[in-house]
Amino acid sequence: MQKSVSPSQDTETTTARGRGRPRAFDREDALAKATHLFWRKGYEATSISDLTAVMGIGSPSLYAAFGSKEALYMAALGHYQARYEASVWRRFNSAPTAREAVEALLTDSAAALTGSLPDVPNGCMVTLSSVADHADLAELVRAARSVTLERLEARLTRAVAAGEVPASIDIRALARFVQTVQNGMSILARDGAPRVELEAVAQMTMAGWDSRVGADA
Amino acid sequence: MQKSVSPSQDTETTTARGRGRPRAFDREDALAKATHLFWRKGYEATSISDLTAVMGIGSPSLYAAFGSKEALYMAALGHYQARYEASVWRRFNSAPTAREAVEALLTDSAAALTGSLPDVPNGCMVTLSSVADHADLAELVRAARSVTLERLEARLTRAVAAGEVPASIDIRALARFVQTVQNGMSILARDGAPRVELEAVAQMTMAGWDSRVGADA
DNA sequence: GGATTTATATATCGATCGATGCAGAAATCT
DNA sequence: AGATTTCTGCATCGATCGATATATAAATCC
Repeated sequence: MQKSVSPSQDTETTTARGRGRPRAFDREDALAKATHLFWRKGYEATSISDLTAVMGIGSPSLYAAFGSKEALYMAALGHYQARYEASVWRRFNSAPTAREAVEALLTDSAAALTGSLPDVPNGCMVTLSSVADHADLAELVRAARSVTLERLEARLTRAVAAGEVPASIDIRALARFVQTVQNGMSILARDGAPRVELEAVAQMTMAGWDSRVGADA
Repeated sequence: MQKSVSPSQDTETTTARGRGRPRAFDREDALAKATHLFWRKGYEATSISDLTAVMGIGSPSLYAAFGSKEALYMAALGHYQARYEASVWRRFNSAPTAREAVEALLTDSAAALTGSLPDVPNGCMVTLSSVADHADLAELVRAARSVTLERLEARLTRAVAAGEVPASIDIRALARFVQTVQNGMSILARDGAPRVELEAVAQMTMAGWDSRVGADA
């Protein structure tokens, strides 16, 4: 099912020493610019002309380097996950308790979603992407979205094993709840809600943590 | 700034007795079908061909009846709000306490977003719409989204006045929190989360209500 | 019934969509 | 050096985009 095994096609991670004329642009840099454009405008609304304009290359170069618009979007998603999404999970992964992990996830999400870095669009590229009528992209994006739920469930399961959270708690529902809050923050961020308001949402979420985790519901 | 004052143009609410050849299709029915398509596919991804196909009319009829693709989308948004969105606020508006109002809103949203009615797409058309590069549509949609926040703030303000909620509570933040949960549920619904899971999210949200409203944060 | 008005059906408009063909330029190989 | 390989710039492909011109059909007005 792989696309190709030929050299210097498809993804080409390293700078692969080739034989012919060297590429005149930096692939990672061009991919970063394409990622930002897809992030801001979405898949459908972003045209090849838009992409070549911001990437500073011609369309034949784009197709030679990335294959197609869909393949470029997939590469952009990968770039996004590696470059931006990972930072949101750092403190989550190292937090000693599930409670602190969730609080870190939501707080760091609030910062990341509201453009704490310059030139970064608001909201999550994965959460807000709409690729409904491109089956393969839709599946990829949905898979990316499900990772959040899986990580939350895994962390909460650990917390139950550690005695932090009682076994009577519905892990799945609690993970869904946190995922829902994070998803909702993306929409607020896209609409221009400031960082402090998203952080307040994170605090509101955590303010109810004990009664949720303590109760039987 | 109004488009036109001529008879039988633009929106034409009632069935206005005209002079010439009568319209061969039902305007409301065609609008309902267009609404469902926009709802499922989004603005950009829906073409005039797609629309005329499901509406069962030719493109000249579409333009004569609705003006343009943008105008049709605006009409579809209006149809959506009148036909679907209103039902989600019914119990909210009649609930005796803010707590019951919010619980009703989230519970009824869970049902509405997961297609409790047949032929209805999952998720909220307003929340999930992406019309980034059509300034006028973007403004309209954002305004529609802000209504939720306003209603929540108004209801919570009333609750403070009634003594249900202490005045020390940050009304704005609490309203943002509820809005965030509702927004997030739309994304879960679009990805196929079943109704019971959204209802569990609503329960999780309400499970923390007392400690949120009781605390000072 | 004739004039007027409005809607429909067919065909198509210019613009843009995603994607390539081709010739020349710039590198490595022998 | 010449042969080979790869990338770039220009032009353009067929398809589809949103939107209309034109001619005919179906209603009311007089």
